[in-house]
Amino acid sequence: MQSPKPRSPRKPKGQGAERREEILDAALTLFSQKGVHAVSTRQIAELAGISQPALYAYFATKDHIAAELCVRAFAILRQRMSDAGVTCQPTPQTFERALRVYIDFGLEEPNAYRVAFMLEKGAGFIEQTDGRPMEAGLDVFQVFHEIVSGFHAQGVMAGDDPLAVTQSLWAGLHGLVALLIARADFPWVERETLIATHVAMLRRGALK
Amino acid sequence: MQSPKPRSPRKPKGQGAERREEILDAALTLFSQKGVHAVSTRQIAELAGISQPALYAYFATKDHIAAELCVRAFAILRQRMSDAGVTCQPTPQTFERALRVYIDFGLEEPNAYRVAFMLEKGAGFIEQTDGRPMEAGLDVFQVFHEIVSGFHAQGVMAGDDPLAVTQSLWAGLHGLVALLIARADFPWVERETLIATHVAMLRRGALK
DNA sequence: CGCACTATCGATCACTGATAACTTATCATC
DNA sequence: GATGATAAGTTATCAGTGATCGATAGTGCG
Repeated sequence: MQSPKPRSPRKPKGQGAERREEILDAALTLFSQKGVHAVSTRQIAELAGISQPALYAYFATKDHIAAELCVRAFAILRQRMSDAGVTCQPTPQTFERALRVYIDFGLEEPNAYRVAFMLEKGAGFIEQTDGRPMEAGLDVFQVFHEIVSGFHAQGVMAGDDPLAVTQSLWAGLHGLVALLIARADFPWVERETLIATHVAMLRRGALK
Repeated sequence: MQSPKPRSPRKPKGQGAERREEILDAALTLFSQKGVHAVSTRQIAELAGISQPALYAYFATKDHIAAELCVRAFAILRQRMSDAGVTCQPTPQTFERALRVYIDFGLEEPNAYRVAFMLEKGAGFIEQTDGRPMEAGLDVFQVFHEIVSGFHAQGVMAGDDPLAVTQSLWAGLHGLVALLIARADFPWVERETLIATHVAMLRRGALK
């Protein structure tokens, strides 16, 4: 009976940080396909080529995996917003383009966006991950606020409280992205038409 | 040893539809406190005073409980929007007031709003519940669209696609409500200032 | 060789949503 | 009152989940 236990093939190829990346790759693939909640740690582990408990050598919880992906996605958004803001002449066209950077990101990375801004609280996500996705989101907001403030300095913004206008604009952008993500099967008008209408509406409402 | 089995106290008080309401009350309470995802069927059953499997005599799945709450929330919002729309003269003031009806509902009934508009998809929620929350949401949107169309008929709306403008306005409203609910600890400006700024921005963007 | 350390695994825990089979309360009918 | 049918609730159980624990294979070093 003491057969030499046909040991499952160990896969020690991942040395140090490589395994971590493999796990993140597997998780991102699965999250994108099925949504964060519908993916189990065993599925992630299988795709990564390791056992399920091995995940916990690299991430404290499943939420931490999602949080890591989220933070990385937001770094991308922050960079894009920053790039769009630097070369930003205070014209209505550049204003609309800055708004579109945000919308495009949300629609391109719906999972990251969901994790950052649409996940229910109380589910322990924000808390368990030390609010790191939240901080990453705040970074993006800060960049956005600087862009809006640039327009405000030129005297072209409506309203006299630039922070309030920034938050209001952000809310306006978030609403469109969040609804398009969460209610994708709603009978929306053609997407480009809707985005153009929305961006134009926000521009008219925010600029003099 | 064949002690007469200290039978757990049966609780047959719920006759027919009463139990259903008790379950919904318990579920709404728990969902509000901890979020839909963090509440288990056993917790709902305990608060409702029945065993966990007894839930399934009234609801096919846990998602169906949330769906029922969702539909009811939509019905309340629909009624309020309808009431506000009937007496609506096409002035900027009444326009802003109509927008505030939506925002006020969301902030007064954050739990209902969360269940209605902020539940995560991908967990099979909309699908498993035969799209009933979706239909209820369409009802609300229809009322909102009629109000906006009323303004459009007066020739005071910007843009030439009233449906696109309606969807855009809805997105703008949803964004503010959703963010105020989901990120209550964000460093927002004073709430009334933010709402006033937002409503004014949407009004300027939507009306000529 | 022997030792320590790291990376990994099998087994397992408490809990989840859901189902099956059984028991009990109620009620119309004899 | 006794009877069978039905509705309602129960216990017991299932497969699957996230997470933990102790044991072990592999590696580097003396």
